[in-house]
Amino acid sequence: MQTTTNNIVRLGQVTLHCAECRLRRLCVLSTLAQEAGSECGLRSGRPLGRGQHLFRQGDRQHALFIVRSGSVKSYVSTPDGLEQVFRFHLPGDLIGVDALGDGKHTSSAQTLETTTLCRFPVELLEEYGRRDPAMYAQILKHAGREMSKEHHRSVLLAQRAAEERLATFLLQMSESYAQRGYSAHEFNLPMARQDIASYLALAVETISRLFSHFQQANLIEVDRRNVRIPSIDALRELAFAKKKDLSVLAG
Amino acid sequence: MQTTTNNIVRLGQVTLHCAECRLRRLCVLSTLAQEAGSECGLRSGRPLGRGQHLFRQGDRQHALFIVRSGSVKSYVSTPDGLEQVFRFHLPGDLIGVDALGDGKHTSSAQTLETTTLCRFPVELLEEYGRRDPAMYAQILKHAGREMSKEHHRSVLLAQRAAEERLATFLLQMSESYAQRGYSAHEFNLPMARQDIASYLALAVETISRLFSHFQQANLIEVDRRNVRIPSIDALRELAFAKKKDLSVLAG
DNA sequence: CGGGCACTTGAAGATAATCAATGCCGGTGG
DNA sequence: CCACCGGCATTGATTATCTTCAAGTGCCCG
Repeated sequence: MQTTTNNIVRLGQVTLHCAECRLRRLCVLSTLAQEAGSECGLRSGRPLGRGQHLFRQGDRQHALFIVRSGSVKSYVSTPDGLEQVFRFHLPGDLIGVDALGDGKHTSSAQTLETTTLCRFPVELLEEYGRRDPAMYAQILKHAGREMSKEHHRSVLLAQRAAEERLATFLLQMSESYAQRGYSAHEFNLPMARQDIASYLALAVETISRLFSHFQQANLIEVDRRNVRIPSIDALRELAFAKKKDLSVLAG
Repeated sequence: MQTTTNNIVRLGQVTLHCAECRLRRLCVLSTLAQEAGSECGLRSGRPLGRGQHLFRQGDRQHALFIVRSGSVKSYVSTPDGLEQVFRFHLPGDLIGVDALGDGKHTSSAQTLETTTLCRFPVELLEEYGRRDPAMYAQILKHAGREMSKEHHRSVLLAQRAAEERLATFLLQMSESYAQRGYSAHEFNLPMARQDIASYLALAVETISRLFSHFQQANLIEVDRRNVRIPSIDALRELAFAKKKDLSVLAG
């Protein structure tokens, strides 16, 4: 039921009922699906292996995706072959809104680990949209939030020092997991150091060093991709320290 | 017809026909207006003086705006009072899409010079949207393009050196003016150095220095905010120089 | 004419990048 | 089962770029 062409994956035909979905509270499409009727047309495919692409920059858009389990990174490729990660997606997150309208993906989406997805074909979106314009409002709302998040990241890159960026990133992850019912204090980062570096616009080495420094300062405990944060508040203080005394790290 | 409250401006009631508008080709809303009927409901207000706010971060959204003449900057404010410019708007540009859905502005918009605007009340949008969902598709398309632009800027900030950023910025401006029928080789920058600095995530001093360097290298001629670009190609080469030999600037 | 603001320029300093080498883990094959 | 390989990650030393601090200029507007 799952075909892979040139490393691009088309999901299968397993019909899925949003009403039963554990992610209902978080999932944008469950609202859409409700409006579209109980037989919502969302489809879940077999798990995708790590490193698979949902779509690539330049591809024609076929669907919106929701992460059911696992995680995905979104990135844009530069002419000289580098990649710039701008978002990590966790379960419940909607992927692909930025391609609506143009019908062409302007970014790529790749799984960070084994991942299952819901798939919402764009034809259905249009069909339901004609019946109920409120659905568009829903999507638009999501697009607006995405924009807002991008602006926040923009501020992070433009005005915060490396330490503040990484601290902020860790807090974001912590909060994301907390929202999903997992521990805010201990979690596994699904992405490589290189992905974090790209996301925060820093060198990999800098990320590595900062992890070590944070650990030495007892702000976190790191073992490979496992992170423990004893005091969220302590980390938060560092995240907004803007020019403050960071001597705590020097020792 | 124009009331100013706490430096926030509400435009007047002058009805405007998009069919006659010089910006029709560029203007997103003219399409919307066509779909909504010839009496489009767009309204143009008296010119706004320099430094006026269309809206501020946190404000409830009342309308979308289109720049008719003049220019506007969009920025987000950080908790510590700094501002981060993320977009400059020229005639024909649509402002305020990111607030749709939530109904609250997550950024501020401020004129850079005397500016006239068209105003499209959100109630009308909803009304027309119910009649014709295609309008939503139009807006969504715009939102998608905005996202894409933000990603490009993100790459610029994350992966390009100061010189490349400023060169890219100048090229963007040049192209913008060209699209609007003005000279691509000579134009007046409507924004302050500080705004450029914020937009490119650099210090004002760096911008100033780079302008001087560019001038010394005969890449541009600058006098205050007037810029002349003898060879667009030469500038383009610098914009994508990524680690190339910049000795041309050293002399 | 005077004040203030935007801009420019210089010198010093800091932060993060780059270069280079090594360590660790997981997987694969002998 | 062990050894080796490759990718990912860490760590150190050096360097470069850009920021910061400081001072000065010129222009616009009252």
